[in-house]
Parts: sequence; C-alpha cells; structure tokens
Amino acid sequence: MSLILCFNLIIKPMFSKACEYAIRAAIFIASESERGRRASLKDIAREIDSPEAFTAKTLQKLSRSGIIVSTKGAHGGFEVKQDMATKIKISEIVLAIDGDKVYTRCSLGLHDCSENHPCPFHSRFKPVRNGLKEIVENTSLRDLTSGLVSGDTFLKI
Amino acid sequence: MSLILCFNLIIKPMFSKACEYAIRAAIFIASESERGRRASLKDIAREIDSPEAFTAKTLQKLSRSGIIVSTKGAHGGFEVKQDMATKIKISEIVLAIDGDKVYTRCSLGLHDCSENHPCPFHSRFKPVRNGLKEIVENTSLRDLTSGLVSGDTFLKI
DNA sequence: AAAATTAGGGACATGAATGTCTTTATTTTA
DNA sequence: TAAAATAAAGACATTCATGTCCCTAATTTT
Ligand code: FES
Ligand code: FES
Repeated sequence: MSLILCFNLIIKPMFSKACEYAIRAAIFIASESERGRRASLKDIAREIDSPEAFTAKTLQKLSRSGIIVSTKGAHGGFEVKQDMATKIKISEIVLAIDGDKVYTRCSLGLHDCSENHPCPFHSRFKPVRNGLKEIVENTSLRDLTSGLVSGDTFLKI
Repeated sequence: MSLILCFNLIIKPMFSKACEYAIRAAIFIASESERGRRASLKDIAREIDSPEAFTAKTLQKLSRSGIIVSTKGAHGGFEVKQDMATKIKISEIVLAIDGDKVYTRCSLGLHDCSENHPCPFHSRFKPVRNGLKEIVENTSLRDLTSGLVSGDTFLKI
C-alpha cells in the first residue's frame, strides 16, 4: 500500500506548454533587453530549448498583448521595454497565452467553483490556490529575470 | 493594461479528467459503502455526472490498485471496504490513475525540478507545491466523504 | 438451465494541444 | 534596386487525452 509522493504528477500540467515557453521566452527576452540587445526567434528557441515555429506562435500573442515588442528585418527581434519589465506580472503572460475567459475552475471538475456549492475538495484546495494566485499576480517579469542575469537560475535543461 | 485575476486559468488542468472522475467516483462509492450499498457503474455515472464508458476505465484502474472492490453480476457494483476509507489518501487515487512514473516536474518545463539547477520560478513555486503535496497526502477518502454524507459538499453541477 | 445484470477489456472515434511547413510582409544591408 | 534577415500568418501534421462501442466474463435471479 505504498503511497509516497505523486504530488508532481498532480501538478504536472500546471502551465500549458505554450505558457511555459512564453514565460521562459519573456524572461530571456527581458534579460537581453537589459543588455540593450534584441533577441531573435532563433536565439530564443536555442536559449530556452523550445521548438522554434511553435514558440513563434506564443511570441506573436505576447506581442499582440503588448508584453513584448517585435521588430522585423535584419537586427530585428523581440524586446521588453525597460520600464515594462517591472510592471508586467506573470499572470499577464498567462492571460495573454491562454486567453481571457475568466471563470472559476473547480479542482474536481464541477461546473463552477463556489462557496455555495462546493465540491468535497474545495475547502482544502482553496488556500493553496489563493497562495498561487498571490504569487503569479505579484511576481514581475523583472523579478524572474534578475536570477537569470546573476546566474542563479536557468531556462533550459 | 488590465491584468486582474487569471489564476483559475493557470491551474485549470490541475487534475486530469480521468483523475477528477476517479476522485469523485471514489467519494460517491465510499459514501454508498458507508450505507451498506454497492454502487453500480450506472449509478456512479449518474451521481457524479460523468461519461459512463470513460468512467468505467478509471474504475478499473482503481479496482486493480485495490482502492475499490468490484463485484460482477446482479446487485454487483463497486464498494470501498470500511477500514480502507480512512487509510486511502487522495494521493493514492491520483497515483493509480496517472501511473507511477515518479519524477520531478518543473513549473516552467525544465527537464527536472532541482535545487541545483532551478528555473526562475522555482523558489516561489516550491512552497505552494509543498502545501498542495501536504494536502493530497494527508487527506483521506473518508475525509472527503463525510461532507458529502452530511450534505455540505457536492459531486456534480 | 436460461435469462438478466453487472463489470472487464479491446478497438475505434473525436477533439484539443502541440508541433511543422510554406508563404508573405517588413526592414536593413549591400 | 536587389538581396538578406527577420517576424507574421495560415495550412497542415502529429500526439495525446478524452470519449464511445461492442463483445466477453462472471454472478445472480428465475
Ligand atoms: S468547488 Fe471544487 S474547488 Fe471549489
Ligand atoms: S526547477 Fe522549475 S519549479 Fe523547480
């Protein structure tokens, strides 16, 4: 009757692949922007180890959302405007990729998550969810970029 | 530049559909077992509002894992043995459905989540993950069944 | 013994997420 | 002006989770 961990399986698809690439790409782009360089799609895909064409799609969404700025042509690429890095929250990146359908998702798949009609897992799940909510809404792109620049965190492997 | 919530989108697929059905089904089966009744597949699918054939698959896995016991024939169905309800943790149900590949999943999709090679989100993500881990490993099937029996929680709609 | 009722299991179908390819548009460089 | 470099966009391909169908096995009821 060995139970043991398994937690990682539960939270396995926390972000979609598209979202993972978007966040990692945004962090890399922001770090390059700090050094005054634009990042090309090819650079990005190499540095975050992601499929190039698929990553391009997510970058287009970030661009349309105004989170990053794209420039065509030689020496073009993607950048994050300096004053934006601290303003952009991780929640905004997720919103840009997964769309703006704001609804309340129940952990056990009920139609809506609500206090009036809670599933059996609701009361235990809610505090964890709120904790995560706090984090994604209060962490800026700049917050995540700084560790990368200092070499303490990584974007691939 | 409206950001606002979006958190629910992030955690959208916390459990797979199969896992959601499995947990909800197990809760219902356990509640029926407390009353001395077996639950048939048809009953279960109706009570948790899930696709019957698909739910059958997940019940087979729970059965093979020894979490529930199945009986064929008239007045057969599924049951949870009384002393088991308090022993079974939610983590075991998830393990039974999603398999036993125990690995460490990084929130940003790096190959492994580790302290030595952390992604930029690691330090913020880890406490939330640990909180959730605590909960799924320490919540028993019985814990979730009691609210259903008392009418305080729900399994559908 | 026959019929009815239940779960088990394999094959197939569908849909969504992921990923690829090709062409077009824009800008810079030569 | 021509060529090269880059992103944008649409069509297509693949994979995987989800879901359905149909037949089989086991048990109980008649
Ligand atoms: S009702 Fe299920 S998590 Fe809130
Ligand atoms: S390395 Fe990314 S969450 Fe731990």
